[in-house]
Amino acid sequence: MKYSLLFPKTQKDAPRGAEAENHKLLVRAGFIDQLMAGSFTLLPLGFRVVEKIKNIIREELNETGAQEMLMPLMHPKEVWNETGRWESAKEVMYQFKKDDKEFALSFTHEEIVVDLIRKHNIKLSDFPLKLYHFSTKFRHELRAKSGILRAREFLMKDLYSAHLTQVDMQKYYEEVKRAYIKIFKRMELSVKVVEASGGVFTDKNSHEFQVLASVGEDTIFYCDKCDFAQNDEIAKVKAGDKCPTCDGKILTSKAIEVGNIFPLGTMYAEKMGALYTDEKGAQKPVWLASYGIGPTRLLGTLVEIYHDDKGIMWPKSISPFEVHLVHVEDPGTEPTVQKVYDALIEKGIEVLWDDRTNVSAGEKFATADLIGIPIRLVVSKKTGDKIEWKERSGEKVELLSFEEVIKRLE
RNA sequence: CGGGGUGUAGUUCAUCGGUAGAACGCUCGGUUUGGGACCGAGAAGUAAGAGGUCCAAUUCCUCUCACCCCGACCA
Repeated sequence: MKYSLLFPKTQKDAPRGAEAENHKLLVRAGFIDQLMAGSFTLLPLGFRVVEKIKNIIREELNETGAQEMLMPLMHPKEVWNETGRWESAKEVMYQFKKDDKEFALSFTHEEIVVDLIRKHNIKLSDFPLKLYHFSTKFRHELRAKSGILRAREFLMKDLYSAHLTQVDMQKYYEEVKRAYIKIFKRMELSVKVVEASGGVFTDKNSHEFQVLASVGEDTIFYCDKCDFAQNDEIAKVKAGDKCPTCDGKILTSKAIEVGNIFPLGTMYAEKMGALYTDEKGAQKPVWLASYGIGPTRLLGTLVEIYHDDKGIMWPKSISPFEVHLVHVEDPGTEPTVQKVYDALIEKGIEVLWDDRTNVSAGEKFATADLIGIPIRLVVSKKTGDKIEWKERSGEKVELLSFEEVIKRLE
């Protein structure tokens, strides 16, 4: 990709009033654009990052046997009335009427999934069912805040599993928990798996995946030695306590919730009549669990964790491009940089080439630092027939041959 | 929804009773290229909206709207 063709270009100023780092940097670097409070466009760069996040999630969920699909975002009132959530979740749900028919914009999909299950004549051998999709969620947050971290319209991956028994549900629940840990690890995020309440989803407790960060809105308590962690909404411990499960000490921190899993039970199936016939001919409700990850919230979280005063520093696995190619223009290097660019493309490497003319070297470097691609390659008079290699996260510059560059990238 | 803050050029801000100015960005011409270059020329604004006070309002007052922050609430 040539930078000259990329929309939009980076900008020096952060938006008026923006305080959150993810907000300032994602807007300045051209990853997102705000339409209104809590509503953002994913610009080409932001879209690329989110696609990479989605692919990591997709790979790990498919590994558990889950199948991807896509459900509608506009739902009839009737299906929500079946579980009573048209009323009980009114606060977060966008509801509207058109030609005397009432609808909701999706804030989750349990009802839709249970409707699918009951309609499709499921037999014992069909279980467990593991279905997911990536889609926009609409939630009427009382207050949108912190850039893209709390939006009213955002992207979510939601997975739903249906099981014959609680034991089977718990088994898959644990499997998804492990898959989530792997997903976040691949994005270089260290998460705490935290016990929390089920909110409007269930009266049972759930598990949240929390990234420690000062802009986070949740407060969690966790052990400095073992995996014990609780959200303060249900916490029975406080900072400084002795851990209830080991001899460690309880610490506290603000944290960003990037994922949440719910062992929902049979309530949805009972209310909606999603029943199966067991070996003895009895009608029984299926066990349901749901599992969410917010890719757009992850976009913001990653910036909160990975940035410095010059800009973003993307982890390799979700960077919009693998390398940022810069040339310091002079008549001798122009043909060379074109060759390097073509060769990188040829090797299948995702490269963003700042091909602008009439732009100083300093501006190109500043642009590269702001966008935050992990590796910067420079071709110039100074580098001669070599290529300069510099990592965004460090200061060291190395002169390598093209072959060495390719070797390192492969 | 309660409290606070901010709305002036594309963007970030200055001006604060006598109807607007800078920087960045943009356009044109030229010179530049290792850390957000330089020179020259130029385009760009019903000062968020409505009402009020005043000889006169971007400036003071009232209401509305929008955005940001704190709180309540929430995945």
